[in-house]
Amino acid sequence: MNLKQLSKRLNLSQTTVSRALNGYPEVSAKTRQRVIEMARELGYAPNQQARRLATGKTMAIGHVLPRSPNEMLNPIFMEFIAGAGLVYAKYGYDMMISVVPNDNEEAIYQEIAARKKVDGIIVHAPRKDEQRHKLLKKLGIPFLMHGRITGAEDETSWVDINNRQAFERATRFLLDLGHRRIGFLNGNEEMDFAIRRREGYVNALQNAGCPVDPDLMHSSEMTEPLGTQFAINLLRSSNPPTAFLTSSITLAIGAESAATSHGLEVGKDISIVTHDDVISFLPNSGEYPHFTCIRSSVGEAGQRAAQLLIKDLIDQGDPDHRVTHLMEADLILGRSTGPAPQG
Amino acid sequence: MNLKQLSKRLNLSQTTVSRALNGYPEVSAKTRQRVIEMARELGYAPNQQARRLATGKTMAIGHVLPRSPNEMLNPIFMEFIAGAGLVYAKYGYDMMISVVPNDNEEAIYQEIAARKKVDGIIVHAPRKDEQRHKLLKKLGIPFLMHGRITGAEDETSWVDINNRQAFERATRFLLDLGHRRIGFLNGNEEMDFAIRRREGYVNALQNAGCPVDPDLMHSSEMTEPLGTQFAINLLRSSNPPTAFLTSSITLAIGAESAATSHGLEVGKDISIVTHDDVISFLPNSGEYPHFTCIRSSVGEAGQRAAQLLIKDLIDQGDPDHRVTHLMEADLILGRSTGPAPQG
DNA sequence: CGGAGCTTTCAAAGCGTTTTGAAGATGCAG
DNA sequence: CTGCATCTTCAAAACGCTTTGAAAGCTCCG
Repeated sequence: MNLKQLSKRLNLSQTTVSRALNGYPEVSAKTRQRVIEMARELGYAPNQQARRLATGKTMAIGHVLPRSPNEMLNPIFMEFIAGAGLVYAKYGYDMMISVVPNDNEEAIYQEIAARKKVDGIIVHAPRKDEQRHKLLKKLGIPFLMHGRITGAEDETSWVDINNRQAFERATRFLLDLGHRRIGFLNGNEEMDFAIRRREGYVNALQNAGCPVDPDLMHSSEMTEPLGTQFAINLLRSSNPPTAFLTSSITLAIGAESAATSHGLEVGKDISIVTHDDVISFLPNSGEYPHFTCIRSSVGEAGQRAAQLLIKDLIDQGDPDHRVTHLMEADLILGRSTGPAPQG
Repeated sequence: MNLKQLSKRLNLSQTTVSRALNGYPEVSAKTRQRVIEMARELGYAPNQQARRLATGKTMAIGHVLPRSPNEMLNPIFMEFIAGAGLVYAKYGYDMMISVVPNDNEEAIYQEIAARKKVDGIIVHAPRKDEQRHKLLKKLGIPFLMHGRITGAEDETSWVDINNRQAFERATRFLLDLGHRRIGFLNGNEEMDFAIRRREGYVNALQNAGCPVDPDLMHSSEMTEPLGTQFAINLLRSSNPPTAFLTSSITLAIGAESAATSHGLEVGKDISIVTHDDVISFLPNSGEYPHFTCIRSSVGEAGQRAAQLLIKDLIDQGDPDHRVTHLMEADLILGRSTGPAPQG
């Protein structure tokens, strides 16, 4: 069933049928009604490819997911994408995802641009020496970053959380409870967000006149076993921490299992504060959640990002327009923290 | 840069340029060379939408991800998709993902079909009373299921693991170690895969003449806290299990933390066997992995599924052709199992 | 009743490819 | 030099829609 056949059935021109279905005003109410009914009856919907070609709009947004060197796929991606997907559905956009080895991400962007596959792109996980935004700017595709690029905050559109402040606050919270040795299990510090988090941690320590011990700091992919491993190393050391600050729930679970296997009671003998991205299958909810956390839903960030990209960048059509959104993270008290034990 | 401009620059017709780029034989070698070079130089790649319209092929595969009632997003999806994505990239296919509320999945399929958005679809997570395959068959879209549909195994194409046998084997393994009370933490038994797993568990018990106690069986979303919760309930009961069989690594982590907090040493006082989908951020690898497991990579399943869908269903073009692939799961010995303690 | 001013409808041109059917070169035998 | 087969190349149609510019059908007033 295509437009031609449908209009023949209705004894109308393709123009009129098309306009009736797309809500143009120059169609009489009865005609529109008739068209809509017949279209529903025959299950007609315009061929997406033809429409794309005719309008020059693809109604699709692209996401490029690089697999990190160790084949690790970030669960945060998925949660973000799920959020964004809801907004895409709302506005009739499709979501196109490319999974690529980390090294030829650039080629993918080139191709997407040349073939005009999408109307906009969301760029994930900016790194330390981020370059993708330059390429995309050159290619002229509207794009929005999930996370800021240090040094280029004013050149791109982004949605981000206030990582530095959140981690500073969390660290201060632990300091206020009397903890002086706080193990820090961070994400991969090749990533921009992880750098900011470390800065927050270090700032809080320095402001409190607390020494900054590099031995207490760890940076790696955020997996549970790696969390366990580093936490165990620390607990076995001669001068173990009384608290952990972790960059993800998975790391926190790792730290907890390390502590427990060391015979420590979490929330009493040792405290844990974690960042909580609100990953759906790693819930940390309820009125009194398991982990004390700095919480900021990455699914919400995805929704926000999608909304801004579509409405403020694509629909606006101004290639120089910028839009940013900084999300604050709440510090939520859970059962994993308490005053530092008196040594 | 489009075909018209490119061919003008080359003093050739669009036909010839198109043929040169698409590898048709009726173009002289020198001409082809000249065309290819110029195309590269000018960064030309055919507009995807135009090509789709002209060829009638979208070169895209669709995935519909339903959010379950409690907003839970299955991490297994992501791993599967990542695997499939690699194969799509290899064959020049795009991956289109729709995130939808659980209830209007059907409408999405209708629309995808009517608008001709994709060449094929992969259907995730068949349920107990699965109906989607009937709709898709009616719509005439090539599709492949990730997981079988009980009672319709012969009507659809699918890629699946031998769930029943794997869980039977795992249970027998625990029985052989002397365990008689085995707690079973299963996934949501609205799902086909979970039903098969329970059958495997029950079969093994019955074959061994071991009583089947419904109190030992639990079915829920596969999250860590739910695993902890049910494991704790069991351990507190008057007749606690000496082993757990779990349907996912997250449930196993939950069970482990429950056991540990009960003062039990995993692998000695209590055994845990889990299914391991090989989720990248929940690694359970190494020569002597943390959990004894039945392992089957869902990422590999994704690759397989993509390959079969493209090569055997779409390329073949025969709507009645069926293809299936059953993956066996290895039972891998880890550190979480040991002989049943003598009571 | 004629025509201005609306409303409603239409035929045809585009969007950028691929593909069809035909024509223009080229080569070689006669 | 002609004629025929073989390579190359081409102009134009097709894909299914949206959109432009024009025409047809009304209404209403002088």
